[in-house]
Amino acid sequence: MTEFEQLFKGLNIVEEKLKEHILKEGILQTVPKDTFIVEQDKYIKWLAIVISGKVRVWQENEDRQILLYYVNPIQTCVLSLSATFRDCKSLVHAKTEIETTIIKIPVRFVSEWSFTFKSWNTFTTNSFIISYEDLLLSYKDLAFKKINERVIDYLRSEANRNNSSIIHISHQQLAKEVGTTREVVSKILKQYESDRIVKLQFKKIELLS
Amino acid sequence: MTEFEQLFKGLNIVEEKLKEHILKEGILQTVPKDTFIVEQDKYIKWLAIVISGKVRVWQENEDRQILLYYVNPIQTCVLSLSATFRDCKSLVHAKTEIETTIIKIPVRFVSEWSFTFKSWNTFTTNSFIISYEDLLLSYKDLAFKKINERVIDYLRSEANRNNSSIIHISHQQLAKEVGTTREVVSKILKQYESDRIVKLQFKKIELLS
DNA sequence: TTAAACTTGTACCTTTTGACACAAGTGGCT
DNA sequence: AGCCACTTGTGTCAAAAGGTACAAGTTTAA
Repeated sequence: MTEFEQLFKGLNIVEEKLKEHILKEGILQTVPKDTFIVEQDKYIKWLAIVISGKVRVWQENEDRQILLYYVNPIQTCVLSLSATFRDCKSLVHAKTEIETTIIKIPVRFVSEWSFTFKSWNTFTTNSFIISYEDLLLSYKDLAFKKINERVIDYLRSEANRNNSSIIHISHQQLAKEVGTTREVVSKILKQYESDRIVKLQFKKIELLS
Repeated sequence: MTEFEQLFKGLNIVEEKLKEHILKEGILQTVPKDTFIVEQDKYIKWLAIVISGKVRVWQENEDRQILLYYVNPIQTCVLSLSATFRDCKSLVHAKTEIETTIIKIPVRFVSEWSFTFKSWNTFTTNSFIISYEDLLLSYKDLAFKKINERVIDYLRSEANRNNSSIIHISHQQLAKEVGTTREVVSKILKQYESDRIVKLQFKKIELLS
């Protein structure tokens, strides 16, 4: 199955006309690890749909970062879609975490097709809904949860995402994900370890419960 | 001009067929002050578009709240639209702050029309975009700004919204808006007062700069 | 006009989070 | 083995934020 066929299948695209458009306008691209797909405050010219690989989306300040979400193949394949409907700057950064294959659609078609083709409309709408709800949950967590909870939540969701109770990450990186500092993370992890909730190894965190 | 005509004008609805649908399915309602439009964890059956008045949208925990946004007449007229495309529970609360006139559309039409009528499509899409970007900015503020900054930001945006440098609000209410406690707000405001940035009166805060 | 309810100001203390500093551990690499 | 860069552990301190308590001011309404 070609990447385009995977895309059609993943998004339930049945309209032949739309398939033709996508084949004509979409650009298949394999991007190496650690490449920026979108940069904060830069203009967005493409909508990138991830076919395989993994993309990290975050916001940053001068000195601090906070993870927004990861973009995984097909099922969660929207990258700051909101920015594509208007000619505006990206509010986020997005970078590949591993080698990633994407299909890029020029932004002007994204909104055009969303009115012309039912399946594209469903795709864009659903993407918005999911992203919005996701963000709403993150917002609530940020507002109401303490950092130690957010750390363990992060670890659990990573474990889930990778289907493994071992998370390979340094304390520094973890600190960036949840928007705090390395020392705070080290202390929180030590606490969880003494509570037998995690086991710590070099650049490895194992979830015990 | 009737409320429906205001709606058509505000959303640039030109399709006669869509106007007919809205007149047929939409319900005009005037809601008194302090009435819930949407409740967290309850199912959403209607999309409410504000014609006049003011609606506050927030999230809450057991003991704490945090403001998400206000819904003002027409120009910002979307209420948790994301929830209307699927039969799902609301993640937020929404309550009128003053007497408010709304037009309610049953949720099943909201997504249906968004594919049938260009102007409705634009309306729903734009609502998503604006809400999403808004939330993203709030998220960033929450992640990176200290509470005293968020307090002054809140005051400035209120001043803007109401076109007045005097904000009528109690410290307790202000604390709820920004997700903290009354004492913290009192101390922050006193600090800003001694810095000649605000002037405090009973249930009134005047912005000086 | 007086009591009750609510609002504001603050002192004191605790907890949470962050900053700095440094020791110790780990994993290559030569 | 020895060196280097990076990672982890932790103690100390400071700042930010929250909790408790109470005094004093304001509004409302009986």
